[in-house]
Amino acid sequence: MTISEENYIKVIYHLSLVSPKGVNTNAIAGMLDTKASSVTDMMKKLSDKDLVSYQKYQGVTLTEKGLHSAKMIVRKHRLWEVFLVDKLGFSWDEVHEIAEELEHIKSEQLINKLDAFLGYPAADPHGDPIPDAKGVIKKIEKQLLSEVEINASFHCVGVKDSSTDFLKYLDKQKIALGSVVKVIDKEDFDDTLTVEIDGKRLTISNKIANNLYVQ
Amino acid sequence: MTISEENYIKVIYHLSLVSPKGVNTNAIAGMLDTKASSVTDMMKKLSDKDLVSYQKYQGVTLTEKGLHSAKMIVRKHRLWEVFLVDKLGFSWDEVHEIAEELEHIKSEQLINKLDAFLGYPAADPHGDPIPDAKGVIKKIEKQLLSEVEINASFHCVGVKDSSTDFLKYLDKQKIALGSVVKVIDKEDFDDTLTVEIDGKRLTISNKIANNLYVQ
DNA sequence: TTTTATTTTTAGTTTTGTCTAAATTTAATT
DNA sequence: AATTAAATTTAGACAAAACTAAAAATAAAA
Ligand SMILES: [Mn+2]
Ligand SMILES: [Mn+2]
Ligand SMILES: [Mn+2]
Ligand SMILES: [Mn+2]
Repeated sequence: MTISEENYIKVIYHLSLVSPKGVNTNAIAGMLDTKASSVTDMMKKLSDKDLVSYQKYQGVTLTEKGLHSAKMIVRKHRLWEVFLVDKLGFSWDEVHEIAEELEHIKSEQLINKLDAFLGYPAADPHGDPIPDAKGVIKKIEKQLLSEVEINASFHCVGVKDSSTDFLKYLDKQKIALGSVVKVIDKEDFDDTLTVEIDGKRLTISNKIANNLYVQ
Repeated sequence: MTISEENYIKVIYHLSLVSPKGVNTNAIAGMLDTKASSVTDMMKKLSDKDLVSYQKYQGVTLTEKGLHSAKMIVRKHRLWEVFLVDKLGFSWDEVHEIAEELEHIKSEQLINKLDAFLGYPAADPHGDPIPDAKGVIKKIEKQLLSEVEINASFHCVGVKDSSTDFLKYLDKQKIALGSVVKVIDKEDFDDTLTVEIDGKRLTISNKIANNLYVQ
């Protein structure tokens, strides 16, 4: 499998979680910053290799084989992110790009040894679960902060949007995974929240609350 | 710079250490397991990018810029090898292939943080020196075991040949970097050595002694 | 110094992954 | 149901990196 093929498979995997019936050509092109015609070409190749099932105009889904490959790439991506943050001291907004390259290093032994070295982490620095060596993903129980009842206490377990901008906003507000959050009040008009994070009171827009997972 | 370009630059660097006047097309082809005609094509491209100076039929040398790039690739290769051995527990004969891929990950910050994490090692698992962030290589004093006087004590500091076969032979004989070696006797006929390694007596062919560096 | 052998380069293809522009299919609107 | 719009695919082209076969240059041998 080439790096390009792996990038396609991974994108199809992520899009499948949202649209399991089939992923559109255009959606894939958008994620990979390429053109729809290039996607069509690649779908034929991946279909020949039995990694996706594809009928033209109908979108694609991953085959068993493709799904497993995708999970292994995601596993590598997330384990490398843990390494970069926990061992090398990168901050959580700096690691995605580098992991995007590291995820393509081809050695099962490497990734399993890395997993052990890191202490078999369950989640990456953004709270996303790490598939085990067999591809099994332990689902992490979580709710969006925007959908949680008032006056209960939670702690942050992940982010939905892991863009640099959002992560840096969270850093600025001293919100990190593990922070304790209590929703004090919700504004009816625009769903703005008043919250207490690690004891400190804060006002948070719905857009923020909608991208923060708590448990 | 593409992965392929980087592999060429690195090979030219290694060959330059032996033939500094200019590296042949065929030698490069041999190292990269490709054809001479492919090398010629690539030399034109690298020359256009001012990484090598090339006149046809006359061989190539690295430019200032090419030399620096080469050292950075070697730096990455060797640091990753240290990581694989020291942190992940790979043995020294397993790491070359994986480092061959890892050396192409493009992030200066990554490699400098890795360097710090590893404690700024001076040499890789095979005793080869690691260029610093500026490309400076501290030369390691060393002699081949085959060229050392009799009855003096040394310790192993590196291997010339780092093929799996040779490294596994050394493992079998319990010879590692750091081992204390004393040459007891040298056979006139074929230069076979009788040595004491960490106190244990051993007979060693000239081919072996010719690939083991001591200090 | 010719002749022969070796090395290196050129010319012409191939494969992978991309692109643009045009054609086709499906979806959405009148 | 017919028309328009949007999404998708085809056709044809290109750049990167490789190959084979043939030509040219250099080195070695007679
Ligand atoms: Mn990637
Ligand atoms: Mn992540
Ligand atoms: Mn390499
Ligand atoms: Mn090495």
